[in-house]
Amino acid sequence: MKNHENDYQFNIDKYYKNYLKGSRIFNNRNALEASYIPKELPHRDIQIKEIAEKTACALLGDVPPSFLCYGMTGTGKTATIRYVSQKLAQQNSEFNPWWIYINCNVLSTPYRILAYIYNTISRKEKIPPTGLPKDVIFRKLLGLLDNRVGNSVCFLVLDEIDILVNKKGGNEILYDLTRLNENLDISKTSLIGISNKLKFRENLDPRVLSSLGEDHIVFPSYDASELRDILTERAKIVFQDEVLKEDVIPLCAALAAKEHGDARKALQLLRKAGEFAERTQNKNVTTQHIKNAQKDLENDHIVEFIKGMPLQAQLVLTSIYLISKFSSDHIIISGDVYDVHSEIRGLIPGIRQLTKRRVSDYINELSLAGIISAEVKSMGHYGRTKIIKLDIGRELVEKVLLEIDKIRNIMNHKPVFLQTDKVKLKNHIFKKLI
DNA sequence: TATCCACAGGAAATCAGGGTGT
DNA sequence: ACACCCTGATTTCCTGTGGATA
Repeated sequence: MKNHENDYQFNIDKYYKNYLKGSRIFNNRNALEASYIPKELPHRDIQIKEIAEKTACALLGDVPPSFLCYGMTGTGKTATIRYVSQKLAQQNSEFNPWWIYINCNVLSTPYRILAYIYNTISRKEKIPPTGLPKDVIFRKLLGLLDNRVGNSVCFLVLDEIDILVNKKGGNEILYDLTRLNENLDISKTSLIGISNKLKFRENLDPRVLSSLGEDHIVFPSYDASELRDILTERAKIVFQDEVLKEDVIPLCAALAAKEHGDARKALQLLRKAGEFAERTQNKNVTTQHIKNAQKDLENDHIVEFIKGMPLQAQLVLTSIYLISKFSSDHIIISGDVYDVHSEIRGLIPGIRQLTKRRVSDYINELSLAGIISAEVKSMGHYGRTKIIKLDIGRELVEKVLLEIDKIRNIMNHKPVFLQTDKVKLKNHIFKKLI
């Protein structure tokens, strides 16, 4: 065992030495992080101007209007807001405004949002992560705002606000936040909502819509040439001189432009390509690196997503995988997925039986994530069901699932359920119907 | 043409687990 | 110890339904 290990031993000292000796690709890779705010935001002048106009009165201590920002992912909504807030802070007004940035995807409940707002403002007393009634926190928050924020303005930026709206209690908390001002004596608040879905307003409480939805700023998607500008600017900071081959940025921009002009994606692509070049000790980043990066990036997202799912969801995916693996001619339908799930969950200690209803929800989630596609179809006398297809390679699914401890051992379990005559017959009939 | 299967999927209830103040 | 709070996952209960079959 020991000798065997030595054959493959990784020489870490040598590796680091080589690394330091080798040609450098990055100059400042932090500039590719999502939190990085560039000095200039190309092609966002209109939006910057609009936001500046709306927020300027905060410098005089007046209440700015609440508004919404729309745009697809990677159109610079968050970056622009942060950029403007930075500039505003540099004006040294006597009413220096506060900015509280909330991502509703991370802080996903009314309680946590209130607690977060309170805790970022409060110096000493903190709200515990759970336990208190919401209205108590709300009242405490009002007192705190008047105390600490004084006669300044507090901007509450709610990123991914659509997620909040579609949850129970989401509209209530928004309503409460919109009318904070009515309950405040000297301080003022202003809401800024950020969303990538235009449709979410339909679910918005009319009372909230009237104050928040009146005004909105649209962030159009970038086209390829705009993306080129963004990438060129950023590359100057991120990479060493002369590292990028000249056709790299156009390709990167073109690929991202296909994806509704997602700048975030373009930047991720660039980083990944840089890392490829670095790892293989290349002097330059080439278009081939970009192409590799693209493949890798897609898989990364999927892998990350699957690993982050709850175990039960992973088991539902495992069920789908097993059906597709052990009877490749099998049509995957929701009922069978349920039965296979019931079977394999018995193999893992401590995993409880789910209802069909729940499994159905997990199937929908997998479908929403783009891992599978599920189409409801009526089979006439054989009832309604979902026809499920794996949308990503089975090898990839296998690779990820094998990395999950509790699932690894059942990856070769051939479901008994699939071998029953009843199921085989049904599958036979279904194949003719499709 | 009426029937009827095997689910879909919405709404509300329940449970357990993390807390609180009194 | 007690009554109560918030959340997330799940169950319970439910109504709806497209189209092959009798």
